Amino acid sequence: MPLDKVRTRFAPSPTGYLHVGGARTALFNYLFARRHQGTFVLRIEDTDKVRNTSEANDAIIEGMSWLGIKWQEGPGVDGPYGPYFQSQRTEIYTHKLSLLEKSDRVYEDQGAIRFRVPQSEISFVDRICGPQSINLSQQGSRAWDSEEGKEVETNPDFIIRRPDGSFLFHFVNVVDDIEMKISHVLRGEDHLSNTARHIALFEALGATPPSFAHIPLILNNDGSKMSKRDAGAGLQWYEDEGFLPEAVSNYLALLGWSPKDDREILSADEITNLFDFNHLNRSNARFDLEKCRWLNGQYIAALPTEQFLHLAIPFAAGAPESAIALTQPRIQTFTEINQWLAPILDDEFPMERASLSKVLEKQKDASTLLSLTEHLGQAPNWNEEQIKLAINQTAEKFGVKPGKLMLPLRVTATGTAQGTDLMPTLEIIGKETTVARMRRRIATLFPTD
RNA sequence: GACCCGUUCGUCUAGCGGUUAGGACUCCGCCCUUUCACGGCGGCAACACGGGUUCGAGUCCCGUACGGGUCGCCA
Repeated sequence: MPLDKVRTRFAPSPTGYLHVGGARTALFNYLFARRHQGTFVLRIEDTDKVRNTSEANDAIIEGMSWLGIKWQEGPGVDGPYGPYFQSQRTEIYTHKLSLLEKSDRVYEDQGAIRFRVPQSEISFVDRICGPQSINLSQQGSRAWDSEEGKEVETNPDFIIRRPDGSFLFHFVNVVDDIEMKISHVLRGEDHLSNTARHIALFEALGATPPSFAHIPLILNNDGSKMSKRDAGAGLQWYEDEGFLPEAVSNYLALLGWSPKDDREILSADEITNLFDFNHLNRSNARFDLEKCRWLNGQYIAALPTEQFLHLAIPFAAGAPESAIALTQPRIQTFTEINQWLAPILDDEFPMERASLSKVLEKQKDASTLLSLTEHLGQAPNWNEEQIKLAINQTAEKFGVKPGKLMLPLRVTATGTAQGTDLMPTLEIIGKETTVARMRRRIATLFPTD
């Protein structure tokens, strides 16, 4: 049953790149709005002139676009409540501030303007964390000085405007949520402690607060807080590494949300249809890059060949399409293509130690392999059928099973025991090159023969 | 330090008073494959701890421990 006029928003500040936690928050807001035929708004909270960068702004917009998160209102998409950059909304904030001045909810302190917090208990029910109750005038009157390692007295009335006239997060965030008619606020749990302040502002401004839902955070694999340095913390990394946005989006959704059954590979539409608060978790999740890669591999394998090639070619400089196609069932990310391609394309690909010893376990001397090379060299046509024939003839001659020859053939022709499907691989390498490579590697393997 | 949130296999999770505690990633074994990969089958592996409540507790309550968050003229 659709809720009435659901409006959600993602409100990042352009101070760094878009990290996975933010991307997930955006995704959840987007999914929730779609689930209820609502509107998803992107609002850029660029009130901190010192820290904002246009690169960070671009990273947010590009990152969300790449992930497939579409906003119905926001940068580049006009709506009834714009502009959607807070730096362009000063008049609105000034007007709202005058309202608070009239009702004596604010006062000046050393050029800054402080909001008078209520003396009473502020209660609200978080859709994920449950009932909350806090008295700002008491709780906010003490702060922790981490350098001194002790508590210090502080003014619970928080500042909403700097002496230079610029406004601060709590105030602009609430004003915009009111003005943009936001109905549900889904954000990181790091904001749970801010919510009482926000509710106080909503009420001071005569507005009904929206529903709040604070989602648990994403941690590193070792449980530490995910920071900018960590690989995979920024969304751009996934695009660079050759992840598919659908897979990343799917993985992100699974962090803190679940369909409550055993499904894991779900389309955006499937997730949308199931997305609701009671499917959201309460505990922090650690980011598991291995599983994200696995999921990406699943998505890559499911791609139609045409589309796979289209996406893969930029990652495989100059390689023939036939060779690229062989990698599809093997890669988890597109950047892995080259390590599968190298044994096919590189005549000098060095034999791996492990592969080498596997051959020597099966072959006492060079005779069988030389004979195989001979048979291959005599093949009238270079195709799968003829290659198999050459293998079978050699096997018969030496009284061994054809299967026994596969690994030595693979290693001498490509240099590695783990590679792409052998017959098509040999076809791509070509007869002359295959034979030449085998001769050279056999000589290396059995130097005395 | 105060306040808040959390705690099921190593990781992501299902579970919502009675289950042989299920699935997935990783790892290992087997099968399939005349090779490799995919895939299939199987295995290892969890209810943080202590008290209650109850005929019965992973599930409810309290405490402890641990993890996370907040305490800015950042957002």
